[in-house]
Amino acid sequence: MELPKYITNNIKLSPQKEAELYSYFEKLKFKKGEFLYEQGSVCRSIFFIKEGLARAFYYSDSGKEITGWFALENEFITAFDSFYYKTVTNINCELLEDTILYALSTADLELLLEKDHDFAKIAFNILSQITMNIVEFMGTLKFQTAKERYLFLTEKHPQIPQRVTLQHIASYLGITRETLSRLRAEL
Amino acid sequence: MELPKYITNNIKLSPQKEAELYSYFEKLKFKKGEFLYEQGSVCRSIFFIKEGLARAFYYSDSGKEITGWFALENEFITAFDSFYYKTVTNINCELLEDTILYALSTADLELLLEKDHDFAKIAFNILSQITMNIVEFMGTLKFQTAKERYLFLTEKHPQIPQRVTLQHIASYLGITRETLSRLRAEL
DNA sequence: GTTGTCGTGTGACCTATATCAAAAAATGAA
DNA sequence: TTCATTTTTTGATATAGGTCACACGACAAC
Repeated sequence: MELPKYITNNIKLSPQKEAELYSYFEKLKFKKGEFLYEQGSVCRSIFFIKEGLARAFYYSDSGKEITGWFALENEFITAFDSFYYKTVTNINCELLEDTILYALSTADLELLLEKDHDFAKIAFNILSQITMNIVEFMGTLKFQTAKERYLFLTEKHPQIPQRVTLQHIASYLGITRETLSRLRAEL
Repeated sequence: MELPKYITNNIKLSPQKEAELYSYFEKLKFKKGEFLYEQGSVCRSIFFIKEGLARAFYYSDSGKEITGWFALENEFITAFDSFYYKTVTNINCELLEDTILYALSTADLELLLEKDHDFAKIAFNILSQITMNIVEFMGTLKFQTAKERYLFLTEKHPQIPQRVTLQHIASYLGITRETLSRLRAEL
């Protein structure tokens, strides 16, 4: 495997250390429709997507699926509070395509943090990216019209409307599929 | 100063190191209404609130204030993407009460990360808390009725409705003050 | 082929919430 | 205290978007 440069930036690892770092990541393959973690369980890994696409969502009180964010190639995804505190999550993470990813378990992250100063810095960078992805998707969601939010998404993440069904996009935007359908008809 | 135990958990620092750690934090006092950072500038610090209350918000295209999240005592707040990448932010952070806080600059955080393994672990814990605060406030905002969202907020963060004006709560919930006022009249 | 499933589109109707406007209440300064 | 400013409430009306119901097209399985 290879972590993107934004993670190892400024941190020079000897070949042995690099090999050791990568040995903590487990390569996994999933089929479209499978889950990385589900509500009611503890999310025990951080996932780095090599190929494919994941969606994090939860159910509202009224039972509707609400998509919180997506993660694409070269991005990390996890239920961070669950991962960190080892508590039960209420988030589900579904793969929307056949996906290849690298998983880093809580235990191994803790090892990385403890074992070596450079590894701890890398752990910090990984968490930075997770935070960034969440902040990114959170932005500009409230208080605009549905059309504005849709246009913002297509502009900022053009890949997503191409690879994700309209239902999931609608649930991310906080509107119904019907409204999204009508809204697209107007464009 | 003293950082909360959730930050220094499991990390034993000698008194000298602890003193060194705290020397990186600068104690600052702000008056109600002042800003920690503003859109169009780079956010150059992580702020740890000792006493007081801050609100992070941005302006929608139509010029409305949209509150993203709040930070109370013993919590951290920053515009993380701006802080980390040293880019211009579009977020404003306003103090809603007279506030005493400790600021850690980007440069000093980088120093902490580099200088010492234990300090790097502490930096990781700080970032964990920032992430947690954001994730926390993001949850359960889409696709519920305004009343459900308000009740969720009052239950999860009862301090906030007590200390924050209705306008700011409304802008956090993504509704107008009028709607929030009517909704409260019904309860 | 036929059938089933899944994603999307369209129509009719309804309700939650926005908007505009203006009156009360609360807060703070002189 | 009094006056000015800010915040909250209330009312009347308009609208974005929800709900329900059903039709259409694309695939996959048989």
